[in-house]
Amino acid sequence: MRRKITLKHIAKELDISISTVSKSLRNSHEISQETREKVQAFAKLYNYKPNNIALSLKNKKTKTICILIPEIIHHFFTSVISGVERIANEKGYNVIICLSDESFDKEVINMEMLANGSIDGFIMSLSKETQQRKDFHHITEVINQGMPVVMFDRVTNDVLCDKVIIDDKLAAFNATQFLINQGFKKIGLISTIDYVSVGKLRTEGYCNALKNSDIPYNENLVIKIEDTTNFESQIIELIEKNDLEAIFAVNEIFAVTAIKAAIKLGKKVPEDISIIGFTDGIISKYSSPSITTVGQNGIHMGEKAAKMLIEKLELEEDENYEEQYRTEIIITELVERESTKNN
Amino acid sequence: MRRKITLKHIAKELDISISTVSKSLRNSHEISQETREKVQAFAKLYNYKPNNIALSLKNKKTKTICILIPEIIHHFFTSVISGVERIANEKGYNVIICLSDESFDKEVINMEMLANGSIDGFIMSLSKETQQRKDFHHITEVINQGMPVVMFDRVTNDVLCDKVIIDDKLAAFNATQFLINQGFKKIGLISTIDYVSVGKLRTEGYCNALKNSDIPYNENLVIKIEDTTNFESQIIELIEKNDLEAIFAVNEIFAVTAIKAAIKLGKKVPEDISIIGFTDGIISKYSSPSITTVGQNGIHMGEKAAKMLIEKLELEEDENYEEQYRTEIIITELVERESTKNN
DNA sequence: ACAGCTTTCGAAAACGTTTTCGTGTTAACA
DNA sequence: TGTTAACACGAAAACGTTTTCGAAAGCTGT
Repeated sequence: MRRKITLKHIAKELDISISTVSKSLRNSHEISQETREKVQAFAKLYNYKPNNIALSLKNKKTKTICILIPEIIHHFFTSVISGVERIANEKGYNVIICLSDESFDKEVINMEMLANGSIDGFIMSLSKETQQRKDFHHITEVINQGMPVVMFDRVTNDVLCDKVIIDDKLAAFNATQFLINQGFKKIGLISTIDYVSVGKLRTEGYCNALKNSDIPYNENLVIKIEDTTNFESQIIELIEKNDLEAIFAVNEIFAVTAIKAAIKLGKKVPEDISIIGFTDGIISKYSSPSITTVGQNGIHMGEKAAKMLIEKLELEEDENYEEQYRTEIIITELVERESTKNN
Repeated sequence: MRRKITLKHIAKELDISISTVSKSLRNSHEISQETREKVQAFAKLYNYKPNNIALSLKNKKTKTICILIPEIIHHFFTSVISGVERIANEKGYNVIICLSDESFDKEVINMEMLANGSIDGFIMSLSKETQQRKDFHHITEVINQGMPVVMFDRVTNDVLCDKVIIDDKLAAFNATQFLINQGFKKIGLISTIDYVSVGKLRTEGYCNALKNSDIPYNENLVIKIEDTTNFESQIIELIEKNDLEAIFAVNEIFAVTAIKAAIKLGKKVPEDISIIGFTDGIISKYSSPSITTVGQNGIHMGEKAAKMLIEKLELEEDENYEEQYRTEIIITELVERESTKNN
């Protein structure tokens, strides 16, 4: 087991100085053709590769970015990761993925751990707990130290930084409007508790669409799910008691569970009840019937976030660039499938 | 924007040497109580955190491991990631996730890039292309340089290292046997092309089960899917032409597509045809009907792999430990759901 | 008063790079 | 022959740590 070879080894072996070796490998004209070739041949023979850590220390940058997300199980997040990964690799950056598990503490620990030189910047989506506590000191801290942060999807106005989001309110409005256009009035909403920012916004969009069509808001048609492990019974009850014509669910799991609930109640989808979900993931695609849903375009979101971050990183080189934060809005689209009727 | 503070800054500010600062922060008894307190107070005030890169360079280890997988979309891989993450964080390691996109080249590039000091070890699953080419020089290279590698799921006998696998052949045997026990004889198989090691093994398990029950192997009942983007028609044809009673599919997507195909043919699952899949992911769970499947216990697999890798890393400290490779087999279980009849 | 010990601290090396700034040799030129 | 310029290379600093070793100062005991 031969250990990794370093400049020092090469220098000793060829009986020249470390500087000469370094310069030869970078093809400096300071070094004679002859020496350069000798060194390069030797380096190739022993498969020399510069040590990344040493380079990072010297250059004060690691060419690594971190994407910090609440959960990896959600297909939406994995698609964002794919987008980030693609752009990052293209530009010569590594991606390190960290999970907060929806926990405030894990989010803080992860950020503090990595902020000390390990990475050049963050792309992140807030954990539920962080959104609930509204405590963002760990993020502002990192930003104050000069490390760029790009937030996506679950963001907050309390932190000044680049952001990539969708217009949740508009997307929900459009989805609900789609159902209204089909003549439905008894439209249920399956949402999350309000401190999850996107849940709140999507609920608002639903309300706005109703108001826009002069359909009175009926709180009985709305459930906000807290316990995400066992909620099918709540949905069954919702459908049964109110004899719903349609449902708008703020995520995939809620939507697919609504389908299962409807089937259990002997209802056919979409003949008896139409269902629209949020997030165009595998569940929506492979469900039977497949689910009409709001596509967030996670890949695009990840790509955009990565581009913004890397741009900021490269811009930082410039001493006199002016700090300026942008918020990009990614266009959503309604992906029509089998869980709603054709217009 | 104050930059990160270093030992040097503290030293200068307090007019003492860098060594004294370092020792004070590590509470060395070499330093007087008074000085220690002064330094620690100052460090706390300015929120000093040691620079990870410098530590990595000094200690020649990064406390970071890489999990290199073909795709992040597959639920199985994300569950493995979760397992790895959990154990790694517990032991103070960071996890960096890299994707090969099933491409040999990306696998090689990723490994070469990270092997130069960025990480302490790899946990990996082979890309399809790598399995096809049977070229593993990049892996043996890394191992020869003294970096531990743990392979999981898609492994190869051509590389000597720790491995975590399931008994694919046995699991497939059991799944097929389950169908045979229900009295079915016309059992179809939806598999992948043979160079994907697990596809091949699962096919063998299927064959063995048939042989074991004296059911002749009929190649018409078997399809091996190459193009993973558009294969539903193949499955429809398979079911229709052979009037199948049951299907064993070697992954989730194949299984759920088989269900859709059956429904399109007017067949009911499981009344008219039973279906068993492989991998207990969200698709199987949320499909209608939900899918009976072979649970690989990805989380457990990830945990095991991480434990093996970290153990090796810590053992390496010891100069005179003897190299020894293990292969751990994770127990699978058949998760019975709605796509098969009750016994 | 002096040897020897303890306490407290700093200098320097080391990890592996890159880069700046010499410096010595040689060749060319007046 | 003496001056200068070009060429080829090396020493050293720097990035931010930790750690070994040495040294100064103060104290104890005889």
